[in-house]
Amino acid sequence: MLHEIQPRSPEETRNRILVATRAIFAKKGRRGTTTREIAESAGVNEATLFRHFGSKDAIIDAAVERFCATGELQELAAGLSGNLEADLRRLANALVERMEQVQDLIIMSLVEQEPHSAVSSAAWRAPGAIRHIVGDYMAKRVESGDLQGDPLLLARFFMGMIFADVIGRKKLPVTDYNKDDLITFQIDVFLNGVRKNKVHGNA
Amino acid sequence: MLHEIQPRSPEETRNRILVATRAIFAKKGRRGTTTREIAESAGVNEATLFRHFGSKDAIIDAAVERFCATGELQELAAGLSGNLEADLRRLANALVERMEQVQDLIIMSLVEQEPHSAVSSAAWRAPGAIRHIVGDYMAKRVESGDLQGDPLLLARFFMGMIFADVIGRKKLPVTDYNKDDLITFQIDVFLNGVRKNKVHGNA
DNA sequence: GGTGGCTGCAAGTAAGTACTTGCATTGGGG
DNA sequence: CCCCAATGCAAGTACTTACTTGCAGCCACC
Repeated sequence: MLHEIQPRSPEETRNRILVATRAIFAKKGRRGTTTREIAESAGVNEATLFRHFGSKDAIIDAAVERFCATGELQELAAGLSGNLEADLRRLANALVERMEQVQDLIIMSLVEQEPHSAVSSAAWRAPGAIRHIVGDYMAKRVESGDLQGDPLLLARFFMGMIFADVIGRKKLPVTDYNKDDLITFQIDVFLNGVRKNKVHGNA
Repeated sequence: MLHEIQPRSPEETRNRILVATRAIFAKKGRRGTTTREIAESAGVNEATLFRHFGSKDAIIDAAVERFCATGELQELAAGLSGNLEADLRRLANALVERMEQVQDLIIMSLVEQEPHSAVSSAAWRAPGAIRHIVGDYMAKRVESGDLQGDPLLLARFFMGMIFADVIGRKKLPVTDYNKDDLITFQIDVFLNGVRKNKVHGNA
């Protein structure tokens, strides 16, 4: 009989499973993610899931690990050297873009609290590294006299501001303003708040 | 035979169920909350749950509704009239306290996305109302010339700042600083960033 | 041309879950 | 004193879920 098998490489199969799992897990959480739905969405038989990963939890962990790669911020931070405002804007844009890409996973990681899950550690490894990068930049600017305060707190504040903005746009939306307006406003306040030699805003 | 029944009023039974449900739901989410565990935790037979509420979803909705009461910020805002910094500090403290009390429900509401659930609307009704209160205060201060900018954006920024702080303390903890230090820092930055007639910080 | 790895398929198992039902027990209010 | 509402208890139903198993077809590679 026709078995309708489109032969795929094992790596492609594996990847299809991880992509499908990430989407479902981000929407329904760990307990809400069923192996049946993963299999359907990936266009793969359910038994294949277990042959590849062994258990449902292993699939989810692998998917989160797969989509929480931490690169691409490092080189951005290294390339910064313009004026303070331009740098912060580039940083903010990069952070917003990244947080929007993985915001579903970030939110899920807020919920996961069992130590067994690799989600918490995997999902928060990236933010930790990013805070370090941002903190280093702030430290340089404090040292050069552009900013004041503890670089760690500055980085924390800056990232928290972006985080709240991304989440807020999703849950408590603001009409009358678009995304860029909001980011611009936040950066202005931050700059005005932490800059050492301030210029008065538009009176 | 001894049936070990400690007779309770129906209202007390109902309340025990809601308290237990709130705790379990906050930890495990909707799907992770089982009627069996609710019954055990409430010290009540499982059948009693359904006799009172009819369905598991109804129990959870009632519990969220029960613990998302929105009062007690209104009168606080009405009583504010001191100087700007003191007012913002009182506002911030009240917001922090409230967010800490219901942060588990807030996080869960970030995850809930099915329209059937009353959780999203119930959990975000309070923040919406609070933002309105804070926005009114900001508007008064803008009008009186103490602050500059759109009151709505100011309120959004202020609340997002607190929100990120509470979440951040939980997930990306900062050693070297305690809770009050962090809040003080945030208010300072905010004030410096949005005040119209600024005073230079400690050089 | 065969062989072995990857896969689909169908059926099944064991456990958990929401929810129901019938009955016994209790305490309080008439 | 007695009746009734509220509850406990035990058993059961129908469904879902994670995970397994045995078999058969396909493809690549030797």
